[in-house]
Amino acid sequence: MRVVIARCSVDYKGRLSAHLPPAVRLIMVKADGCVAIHSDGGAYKPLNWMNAPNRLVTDEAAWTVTNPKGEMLVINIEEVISDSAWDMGVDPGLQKDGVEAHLQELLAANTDHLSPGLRLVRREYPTDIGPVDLLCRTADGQCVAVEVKRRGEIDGVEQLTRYLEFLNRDPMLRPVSGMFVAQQIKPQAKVLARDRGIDVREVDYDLLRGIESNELRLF
Amino acid sequence: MRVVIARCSVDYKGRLSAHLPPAVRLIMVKADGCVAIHSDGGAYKPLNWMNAPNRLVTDEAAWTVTNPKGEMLVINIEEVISDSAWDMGVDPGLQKDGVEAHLQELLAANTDHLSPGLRLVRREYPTDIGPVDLLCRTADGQCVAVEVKRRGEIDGVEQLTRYLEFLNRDPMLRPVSGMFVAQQIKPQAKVLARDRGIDVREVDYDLLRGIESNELRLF
DNA sequence: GTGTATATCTCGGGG
DNA sequence: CCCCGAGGTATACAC
Repeated sequence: MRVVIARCSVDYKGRLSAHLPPAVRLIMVKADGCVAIHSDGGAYKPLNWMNAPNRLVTDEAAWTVTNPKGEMLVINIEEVISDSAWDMGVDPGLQKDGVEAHLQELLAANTDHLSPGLRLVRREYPTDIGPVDLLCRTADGQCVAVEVKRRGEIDGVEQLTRYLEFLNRDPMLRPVSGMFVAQQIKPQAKVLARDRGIDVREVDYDLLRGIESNELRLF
Repeated sequence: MRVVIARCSVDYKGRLSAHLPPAVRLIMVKADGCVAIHSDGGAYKPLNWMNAPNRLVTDEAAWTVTNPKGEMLVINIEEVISDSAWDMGVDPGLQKDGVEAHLQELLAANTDHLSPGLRLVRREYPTDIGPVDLLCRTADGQCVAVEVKRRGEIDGVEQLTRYLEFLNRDPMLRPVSGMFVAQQIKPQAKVLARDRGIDVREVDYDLLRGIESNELRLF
């Protein structure tokens, strides 16, 4: 990784046009070729950047970065204050716990927790418009499409509504009802879901994980 | 801005849990207090971070960053390879051209370009569920809700559909038809829009800007 | 503060 | 490659 501190101005032309007046900034060039220009504030997002894959030409006065999509980033270097590089090796990467996929896994293994007698037909059940998180059937054979979110917002209700629209065109499944499941569901999402006859359910991730580990302990 | 190159491991606990095994990384601390841990690859997004406002306690062996939401980031420093700081001053900030707001402005001033005789009633027309980009009327008084996007995708169609649902409850406006406008519209968004009787229109930002400047030149 | 929409979103997975 | 969905999305803006 190369890190340059320099007084510079920047122009980007691509998906939009953007201009940065001259100031002292940090320019980061990573091993994969991506370039980012950071100011001393404003969270982690750089002011300007160009992702890999790209081509970087570093002239004395200007760096030009172009990518295959025809976007261009020009960094006009007025004064270099510092210029260093380090070999960092390959990063082992981030390990995450608690994302939607884990919640979906837990719920798939414990559909009973959503509604007594509910059993799983398939995870990621495909429709023409995208995969439904969980397709289930009640004890008496009624189909239920379950959309799982970490946080339930209005978009998730729209998504489930689209799936239901398509699932209900299938005579083998029809009628399909919907269930919207999340750790927390915003009031407006609840209103919209209920307005559309979609069942709403808030679940506790830690509690579910507890159930899971208890069941494992029984073996 | 302080930049530290160090071998470190990182743990985050907050909205989810995440762990980073030891490796050499760049740790950036900005003037606003935000902390970001970068690997040597993977675009501009850091592996881990903590935005301002937060509290950073730097011990010899570990940095602990906590924020008011109860999230915590712990950086275990195994070896410091470099540690520098620069005063960059306040950044003049990025100037953008070509974002959705500009496209909306141009279209608001040139509704005729969308459909001959179409005239603007109001930009950002409020509904109970959010503001409609442009509310217009045709020459014969028919209401048209226009949703403007830079890139037209399925979410935008859903958004416009929600607006239309609410607008059509208003006897003063009913019946309201929809128009989905973008520089580029994805095939699936077109299909969904047409399926719902929404008019679809692709426009050229540069061309519109040209029309605008020509009109200005006439004065 | 919540709610809603935008973003050069980024990033990863599947066809 | 594109399409689609998730994100510790972040960020701005209106109510």
